[in-house]
Amino acid sequence: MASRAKATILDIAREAGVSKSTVSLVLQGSGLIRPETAVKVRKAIEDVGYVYNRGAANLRKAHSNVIGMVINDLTNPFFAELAVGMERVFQAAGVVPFIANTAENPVRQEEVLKSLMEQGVAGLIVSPARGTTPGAFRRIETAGVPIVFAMRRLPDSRIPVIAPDNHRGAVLAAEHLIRRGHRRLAFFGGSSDLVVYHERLGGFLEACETLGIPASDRLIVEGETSRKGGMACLETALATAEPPTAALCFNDAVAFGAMLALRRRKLEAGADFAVVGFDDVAEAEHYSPALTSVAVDTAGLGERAAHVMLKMIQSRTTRAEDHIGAVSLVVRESSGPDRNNQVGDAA
Amino acid sequence: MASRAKATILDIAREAGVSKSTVSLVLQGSGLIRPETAVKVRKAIEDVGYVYNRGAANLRKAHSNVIGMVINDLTNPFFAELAVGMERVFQAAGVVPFIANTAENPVRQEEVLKSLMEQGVAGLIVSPARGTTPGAFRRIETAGVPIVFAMRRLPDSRIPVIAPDNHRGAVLAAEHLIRRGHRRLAFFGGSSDLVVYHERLGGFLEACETLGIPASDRLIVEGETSRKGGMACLETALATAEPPTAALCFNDAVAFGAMLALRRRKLEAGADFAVVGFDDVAEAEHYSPALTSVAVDTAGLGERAAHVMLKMIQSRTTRAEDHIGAVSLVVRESSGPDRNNQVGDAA
DNA sequence: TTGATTTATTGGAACGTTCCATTTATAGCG
DNA sequence: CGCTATAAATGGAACGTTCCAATAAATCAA
Repeated sequence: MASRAKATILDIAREAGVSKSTVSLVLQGSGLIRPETAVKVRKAIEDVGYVYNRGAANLRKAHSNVIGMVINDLTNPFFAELAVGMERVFQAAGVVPFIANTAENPVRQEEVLKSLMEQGVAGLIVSPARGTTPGAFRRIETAGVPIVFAMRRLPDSRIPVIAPDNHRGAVLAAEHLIRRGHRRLAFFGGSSDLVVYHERLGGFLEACETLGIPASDRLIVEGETSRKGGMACLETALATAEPPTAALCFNDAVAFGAMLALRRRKLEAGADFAVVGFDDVAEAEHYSPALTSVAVDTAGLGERAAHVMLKMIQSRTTRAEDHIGAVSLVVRESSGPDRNNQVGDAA
Repeated sequence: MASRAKATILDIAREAGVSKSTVSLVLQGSGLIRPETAVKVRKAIEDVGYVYNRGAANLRKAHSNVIGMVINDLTNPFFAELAVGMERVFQAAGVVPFIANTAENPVRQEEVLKSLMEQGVAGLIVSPARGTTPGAFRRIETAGVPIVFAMRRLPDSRIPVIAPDNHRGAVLAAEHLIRRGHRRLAFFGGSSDLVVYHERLGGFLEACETLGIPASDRLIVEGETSRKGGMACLETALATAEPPTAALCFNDAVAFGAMLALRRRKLEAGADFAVVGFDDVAEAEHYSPALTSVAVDTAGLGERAAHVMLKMIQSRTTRAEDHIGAVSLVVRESSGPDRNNQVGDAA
């Protein structure tokens, strides 16, 4: 049953009594071969348990059908949702995306990119790891392989980016908190080596300026972008002389962490301290209390990124427009009014 | 800068003034070449922006360094944790795992497996999609590519399986509930087309038998293995004439759903209805109330699966022992005693 | 010195495909 | 019937590696 050596198109050719070229044509679904011949060949393929060798084919074709998705943290459901969005459109296009995880480690990322390139990918969709060096993608660019960044960007690179409107999202969220009467605001989590951090923090600060929250009433606490980081941020904030009454969090994981820390202190998010997240992962709606968050249409961004990639491959270009996705604030329970300073905007 | 056609070892050879064989040797880190020659070659490699063509190499070597991980639901954090465990050991072994998602769709799974095979993977770690047909892996087996199943198994296949002790986990959980005084128990979620379902349900039923819960006091509600499914299960259960007071859930997602449905009814998990989950995902500990769950050491199972795979590849076999991982019950807040039937075991 | 041994390097034949240029078979037409 | 036009099938030269067998250069033993 299991043939000793693996079968090649020559074995099929012999089995079916045709030439290897004919087999190749059948494999490619060419209309040039007589239907009955095709049937005969396909039967032979089945009989010998043939598996197509794409490596050999690519040697001639130089056009593979695999796309690499390099993701910095698979355990963050946010990125899993992104991946799912991309897969939907790739599947429809007959392209197989291979996902690789870098675990937020630039060295690992280097290895993963190298391996993907050696495999001959047609394109790369990357959410770069924190601390990626500016030149990390130069090799790939000069090799002419299209890249698009998803969600994150690098300080000054000309690689197209698909990302939500972080600035606007943060403005919306901060305005919401201020309208609810909060006057002492914090920004929790994230660190300044991420471009996204500056965008979100920038929106937060802009809203504060516009609506008259002085710098002395703003608290910025950097921290890990995880539950743990969020817990730490909250502790730090409450330990200050005049603690804030509300916080915009870098992302939902940080927000969940902050809410957990509140609960540990017997405080309730929403009633005692307002928390707003960013990304609106599926879990936000199901949390208790439900988390107010900036929705970024994650799967939609994934689809968009995939489309852009497909177009780049098709038109053999390495350039494309950036795409900034619309955002919206989803108000839930976690962002109640300041109890000492009630001012309308009660939704 | 970007050379027109992509560079090959011949270009490097010319650049460095050596033969292609020498370049090949350098690429493989052979000790046969003179150090200064190696340096010269490596410089040339850098200069021409060479990228190794693994497809061409595999044509001769027939031993690739990529392993495919086929996962049925990436958005379930449980599988992401599994993937992370595997990656740890593969990275150390210099192997690059490519992850592909089947979204619980056997057709998609077929495509993904085909593509991975064509890519010439050295092995496959698979968590099969629900509804996978028995013969789905025959082709791969006869091709001699090692497979290991992770977490899930197929009804009667001789492919090695790495999975937790589902039966024992369910026994532990059910015993716990019964000792807490519950007398009307339910099993929530999952469906009988999954082998895992029978294992977990079997453990539940066995514990009921042993500890004297009659069949009339047991309720089994099948359902989707998601939050949504869990919510539906709870509603169904509470609508019965004599509703249960506790439920063991097929997995944590179902448990989270059940808890959410309780909250919607202004009931509290733990106090009004006991809920136990399965898998103990990271979130379980941080939920409110914290979820009692069967811990399966997900990342550990991932590591084990990767090790088994590595060994199979090395020893060129397609056989290996099953590995059933130890489980333990982590008691938290969601599984309080039956309020009408208090009987010790208060931890 | 000569031959044997070791150390570095090299040419060439694979590997399994694709695709161009041909060849062969089939049909159409006057 | 011969001729052309069309359809179907084919051989062979790539593609970029690896690896064996062979060569060339350097070292050693006697």
